[in-house]
Amino acid sequence: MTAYKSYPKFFVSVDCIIFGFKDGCLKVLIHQRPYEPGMGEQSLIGGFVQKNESVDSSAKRILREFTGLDNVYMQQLAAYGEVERDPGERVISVVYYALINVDNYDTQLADIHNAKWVDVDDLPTLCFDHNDMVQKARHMIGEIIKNEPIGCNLLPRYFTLSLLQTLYESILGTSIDKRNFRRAISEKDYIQATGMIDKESSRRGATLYRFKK
Amino acid sequence: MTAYKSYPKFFVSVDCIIFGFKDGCLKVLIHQRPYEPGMGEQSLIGGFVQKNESVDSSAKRILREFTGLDNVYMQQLAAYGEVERDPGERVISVVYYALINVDNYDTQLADIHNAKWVDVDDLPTLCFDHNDMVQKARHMIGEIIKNEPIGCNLLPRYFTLSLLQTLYESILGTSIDKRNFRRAISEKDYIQATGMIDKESSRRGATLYRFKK
DNA sequence: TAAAAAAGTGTCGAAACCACACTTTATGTT
DNA sequence: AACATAAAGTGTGGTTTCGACACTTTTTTA
Repeated sequence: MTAYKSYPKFFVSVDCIIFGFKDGCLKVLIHQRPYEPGMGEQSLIGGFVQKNESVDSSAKRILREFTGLDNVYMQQLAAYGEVERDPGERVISVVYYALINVDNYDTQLADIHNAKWVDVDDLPTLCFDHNDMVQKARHMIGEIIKNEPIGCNLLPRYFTLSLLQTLYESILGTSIDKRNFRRAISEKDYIQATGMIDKESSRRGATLYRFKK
Repeated sequence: MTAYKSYPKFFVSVDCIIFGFKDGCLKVLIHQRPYEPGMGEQSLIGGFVQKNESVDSSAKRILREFTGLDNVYMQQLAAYGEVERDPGERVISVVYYALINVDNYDTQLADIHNAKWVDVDDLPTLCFDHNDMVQKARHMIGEIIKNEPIGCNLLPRYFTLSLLQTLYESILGTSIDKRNFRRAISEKDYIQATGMIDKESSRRGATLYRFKK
């Protein structure tokens, strides 16, 4: 028998910061909270951990419920545990961030939940401590993208170097010199040119690249 | 009224990875679990979150109970939420790492709890997922010390450059060239020479340094 | 007084990083 | 048809950072 009986129990929620890259901007998927407290306020995508699922699985489930996506790049950010962070009842939240390709998610599911993309640099006031969470996650992916090719999760299968650069710029919040960027990227070995040319986004046409597996 | 009633609640624990620097090695404070499940097994310092404290406060309280220390460098590592991670009952654990000066903690308190220092490179098998937690925390402080002067939390007030280098080596698990190390450190501006000379640790005597505030 | 032990100190080459400007190519407009 | 526009694509040189590398100094102990 365990000796835990006398300890209190808590609601444990999961909040997901779902990043997407759209119109040259880093976006976050938010929706209106459908229940109290904070009903009608803008909120991250979230839900409660269930009895028979791990916290990680819970995050995956919630992501799937809102986007239809599985097998997504998703990492834990932190646990938020202030006593009064949720004004209704005490809830401890474990926060995840996910990077998704905005061409793939299920827009019908998103509509059902009133989910919409907002620019990460122009975030509305979100409920509770959700703005803090987004800032922290944004900083985190900025650190990670300097070393790891996580951009593959945000971009379409084929992309131009200009688009890739725009992605880096919008994540890092800086502008990057085009030649330096291209040199740095070509020294890594995770992207490769396909023979294809994209004629949509420029008059001249640009080589399409893809991430290697 | 909130709509949370139907959701399950969980025990939430805090585990603390308390790092210290002793005998030229990075150490972790562990003790024998005094209750089931896993009674008698080696365990990180931990406890349960209480009703009226935040998770952060809970970590501080637990650290204080085992070491007598307050105002310690302490950061959240992650939440661990596998369903079966604790074989007794479902417990979600939020893990913190702390860096303490081993000269300052309350050894009587530590004795009461059967706490002892073990070398982080020669860790016994700990209960549950505690070994994973330590590995992750160790990696984390390795990353952080490259950029931030967190060594100040582990060292005595005055220290020699050799001791500082040994600290870096034991955290990073590498050996570092003495001249390169001294150059790198002197380019930062967070330590300064005191006029004092330490005659204990070497025949010749070495300049004592301290961290600036 | 000789041996031992740790402190302390500088240089050079390689690699990474940053700033910087013009040509090419296709399209759309006049 | 030619001209304007818009984005693609491409190289160099200076600066800074990083890593490798060895000997002298100082004091204690045998």
